[in-house]
Amino acid sequence: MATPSERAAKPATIRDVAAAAAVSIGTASKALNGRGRLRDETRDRVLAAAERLGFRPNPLAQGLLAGRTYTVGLVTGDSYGRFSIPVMLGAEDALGSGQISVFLCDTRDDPIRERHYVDRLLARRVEGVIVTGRRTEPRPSIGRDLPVPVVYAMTRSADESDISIIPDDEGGGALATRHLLATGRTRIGHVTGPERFQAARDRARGLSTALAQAGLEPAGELLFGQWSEEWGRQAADILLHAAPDVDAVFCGSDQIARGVAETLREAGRRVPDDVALVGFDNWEPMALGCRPPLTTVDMNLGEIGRLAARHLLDAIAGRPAPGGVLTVPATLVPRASTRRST
Amino acid sequence: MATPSERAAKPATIRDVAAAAAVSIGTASKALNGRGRLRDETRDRVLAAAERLGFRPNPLAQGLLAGRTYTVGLVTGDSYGRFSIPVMLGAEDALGSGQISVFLCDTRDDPIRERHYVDRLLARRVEGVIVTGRRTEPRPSIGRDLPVPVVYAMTRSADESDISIIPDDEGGGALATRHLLATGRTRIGHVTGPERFQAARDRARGLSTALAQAGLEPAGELLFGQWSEEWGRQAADILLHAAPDVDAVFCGSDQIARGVAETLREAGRRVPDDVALVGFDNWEPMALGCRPPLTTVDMNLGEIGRLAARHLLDAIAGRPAPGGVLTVPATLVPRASTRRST
DNA sequence: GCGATGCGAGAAAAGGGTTTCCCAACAGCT
DNA sequence: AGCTGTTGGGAAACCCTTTTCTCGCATCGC
Repeated sequence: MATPSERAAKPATIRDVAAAAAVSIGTASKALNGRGRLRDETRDRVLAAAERLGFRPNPLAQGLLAGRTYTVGLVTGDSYGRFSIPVMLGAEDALGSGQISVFLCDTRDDPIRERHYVDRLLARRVEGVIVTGRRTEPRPSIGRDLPVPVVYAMTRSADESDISIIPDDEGGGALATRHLLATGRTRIGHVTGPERFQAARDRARGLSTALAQAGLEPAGELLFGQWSEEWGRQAADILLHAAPDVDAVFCGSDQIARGVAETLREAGRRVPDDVALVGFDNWEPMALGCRPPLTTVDMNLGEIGRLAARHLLDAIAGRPAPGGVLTVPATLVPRASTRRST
Repeated sequence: MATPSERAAKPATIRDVAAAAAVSIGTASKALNGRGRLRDETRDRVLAAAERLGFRPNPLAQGLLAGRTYTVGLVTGDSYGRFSIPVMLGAEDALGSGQISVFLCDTRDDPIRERHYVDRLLARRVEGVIVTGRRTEPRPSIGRDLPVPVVYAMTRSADESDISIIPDDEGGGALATRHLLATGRTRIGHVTGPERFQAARDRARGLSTALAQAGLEPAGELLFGQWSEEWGRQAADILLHAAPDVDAVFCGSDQIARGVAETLREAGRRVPDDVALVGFDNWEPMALGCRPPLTTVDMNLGEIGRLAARHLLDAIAGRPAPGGVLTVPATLVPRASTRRST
């Protein structure tokens, strides 16, 4: 049974390397970092010793001296992770290639835990913080005079001087709508989540604007409700009564779209022949499992994370961007649910 | 708006505290850590100064001296995150309460990136590593003579001497089956994922064993196929022809179960009155969106993560567990799809 | 042959905190 | 008064690495 001390056969330090190469510590450091002037023979000797001992500089010591840690904190409240995970991975990707490591913190949407974690991150001297969430609704700032820069991704700080990066919901709504128009649909209904969500309002606005530009109006009322399949099923019923001639439905989420698809099928309307369907989120298991597979709007969550990371890196490097909300364009993912019937 | 230089107002060091309290650095340290003997008045004075200056010990400096970093690495290859995220959050939860911070690494299932990240983690002197995955299939060990302990969670090392923590698929299968038996079903079919997956085989074995104990056999063949809804739809057709008197179906995933539910409904079989249905995963958006809401088996992914974290903490503390595979019991989540008809 | 130059390498400090060791002062005892 | 014991606090070493400063020595030019 390996005790920690056996197992953790103390990593070699620069002292060990220096001793093995019969030089001073300072010289070893210079050889390893290519600083100063050294005889080639000396340098090679040190490098060989380092190689042999498997030497890796201790980043704690380096950071201590440089006053940097090359770490950032990633604070998420999204225990389910459906939206924030792609954002987190995008951020991790962008930061990781910059040799920055990421501390993960899950606040479970609890402000107390959040405060606690932010404190701990600051104690660890992270150089920046990214905050992600499950919704893009404005949330309280984690603090306006933190000693390090903060970027909000896939969530939005209520403080206008913070930097927030969110998907372009309005643009996504317009994108979906123009796609439906391009396939010849003109009587387009809308079923979406609760009106209290800005994302729902923005997507609806994208639809209305794009329709207005084509001289059209939505078919039936805009149906705000829940983000669930069940609401999709109910709303489709409502829509079929209010606007029986509807030939397309733009839905505020893929889950809603699945519910709508089910009711449409049971009402004898064929998708896409009679009614075309567009979802939102490009949540693949949902969108691909739908019958037929669902055309949907992809928010490019990974790109949101990457952009947030780049902004954070800039701010860390002393080039802070002005505060405000930045949006990342959405992308349309065409599938069978809007195929032209020919 | 704070400029970077204003913003990075050098955190207070113990020197500052000592100066403010008019004591030596050593005394300040003792006061802050409750070591040594100090007059109450002195201790209070130091604490007050620390409070006033917002002093937080620099963990780099502490770690440097103690030879510890209080960090672990979390390596995941599951870019989608559906399974590994709950595991990660469970692990983060257990580690976080132990004051250990977690470095997140996404390998995108690429062995090169994985190697790279493990190297970087070791360079950062993490005290342990947790590896998570999207599937519980055996995977290559990340290395058997790493200087720190490693625990695999929701994935399984091909090296038997590593510690792997995975869900109890067989027990989960048995649990689902006994639940169906308890509601009076006796002709139980099975639709699941590809046979090459050990998880699929184990779940099927759980079913077969539980049925055998009741003196029963599965209805029709065990239908191995894909993890998709589409396969669920196809397989339900097959099953209805092969065993028209089937009165329950246990499915290897919630997605499959949804496909099965759809075909059953279209074939005029009522769920749960004519045919009861059990899924696997307790993937809530899928299970709750199903009509009717799906009874399913929850693998307790968070618990897998927490258990992995506890094992890792034990190993770090010098109490390594023997290598091998540990399973976490699954839980049945009863919903309408198996409600007794009465 | 002598000063100037440059090369190569070591010594030392810095960075922030903990811990051990040591010392001064004071109280209590005979 | 002198000795012992206790208490409170300071000095310094240590962790590991980087960087600056210094210095010995050899070479070069004059």
